Amino acid sequence: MLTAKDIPDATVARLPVYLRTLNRLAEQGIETASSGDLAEAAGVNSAQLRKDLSYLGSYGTRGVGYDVGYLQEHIGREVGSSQDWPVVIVGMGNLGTALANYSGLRSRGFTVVALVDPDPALIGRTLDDVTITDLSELEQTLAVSRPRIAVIAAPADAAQDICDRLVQAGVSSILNFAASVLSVPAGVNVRKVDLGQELQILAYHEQRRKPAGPADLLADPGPVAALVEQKSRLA
Amino acid sequence: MLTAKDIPDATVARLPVYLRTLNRLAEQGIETASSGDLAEAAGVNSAQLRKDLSYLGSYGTRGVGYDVGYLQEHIGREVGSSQDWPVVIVGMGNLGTALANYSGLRSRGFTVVALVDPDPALIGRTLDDVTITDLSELEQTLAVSRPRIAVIAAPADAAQDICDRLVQAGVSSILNFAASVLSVPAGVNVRKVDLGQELQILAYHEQRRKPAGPADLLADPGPVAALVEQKSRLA
DNA sequence: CTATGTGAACAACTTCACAGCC
DNA sequence: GGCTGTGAAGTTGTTCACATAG
Repeated sequence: MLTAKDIPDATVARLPVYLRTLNRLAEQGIETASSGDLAEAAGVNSAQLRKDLSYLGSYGTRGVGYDVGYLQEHIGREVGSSQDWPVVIVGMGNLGTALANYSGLRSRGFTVVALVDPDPALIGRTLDDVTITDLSELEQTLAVSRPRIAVIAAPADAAQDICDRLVQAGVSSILNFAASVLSVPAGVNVRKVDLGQELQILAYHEQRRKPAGPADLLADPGPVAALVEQKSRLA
Repeated sequence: MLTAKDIPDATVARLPVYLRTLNRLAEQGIETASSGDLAEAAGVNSAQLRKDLSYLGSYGTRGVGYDVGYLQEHIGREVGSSQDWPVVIVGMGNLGTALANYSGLRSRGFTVVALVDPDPALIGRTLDDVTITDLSELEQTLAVSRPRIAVIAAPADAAQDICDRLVQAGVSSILNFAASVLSVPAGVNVRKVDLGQELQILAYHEQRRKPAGPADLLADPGPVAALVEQKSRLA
């Protein structure tokens, strides 16, 4: 293959972070940045950033650093934000609505092409030029726009059925906000985001703190803002 | 320390999944389950599940399996869902509202004690007995309920300032939905959820697919539902 | 003389495979 | 006989440290 070098999953998961960081620097008119600069802005170790970028090829200049615009362009292409990805959102409760309105989608190369919900009170409403259609007509809706990426923002008990139908309709990447494990055919990619789970992980660590005085952190201002323990996702 | 055995981060990240799985089995009246059963329901390898559980101690019976109720109880305690965690949500747009309404919070031991937003149109409104207060009065609001866990569902450019004030007010665990890297003092735990990032990771893989015929997945029904590639979070 | 790119050491996590117990 | 619990092997990811290029 021409492009598929085989970038580690962990690196792939960080590319969007780098891309956003570069976008921000570019907005500020910064044209060159060293691995140290970039790493700090992205919240990672500089050796890690260099190694990650090295998987994409050699795009830096020794003794100087990286060209922001060039790198931006290149990671963008790698991540696929050079092309436009149609996306369907299933479930238009508060969460689905929040996602549909999220400007970060458009700016990163995603276009919402379909909104689906079973609630008659919602069907027919329009959000940003996209009309909410009936879940029972999912297949017909997708036949038009043929998105390969779907977001499930529906209750857990409906998620598997929706997932099956999405896959049947040609969707091969799913972002699942429902609190359930989806089973899918090989070749379909699923990522799960579960708010309750995230909070429970925080609660676990919260519980393990040294049971010091009550106003612990207030009492000790600490060693000033340090980038620590920023946990993000694994691919 | 008495309890702090030091469970690997990767394991901690899976405990909530196991807990939910156990809850589901318990609801179905199932009282005993083998590591194989549990692993399948949770979408992980059975050896992994056994190793994970072994960090908590020996709670299974050889030749039999695990007692669902007992394990449920035990993981619950470990994860901290035996106690009630007060939580503040900052930012009451669609996303903040979705989170505030999410029933999964209450059921997993979290209570929303404060809702904060700078928009005068929202201040004073009530959601589920909690009144939205002005962001400018954040400190006073938190002085009453003193939550240690906060959710930031605000725009990226406001996130760092909000974060600083939360930490100052005694918050030590933050779930950040804003698309920005937060810098915090040592000892404060941050987890980030970024929808755009998740989609970009999916798009990356989507782009790398073998450029076969267009209706690829429709043409080939594939080797039937197999639990594959379910990516979840790293601690 | 500075900052990249990378082999090699290190650390974390996963899976295997089987001894040990019920 | 069946299933847990766990050392050991295997895999993946991170960090170090330095040769190398500009």
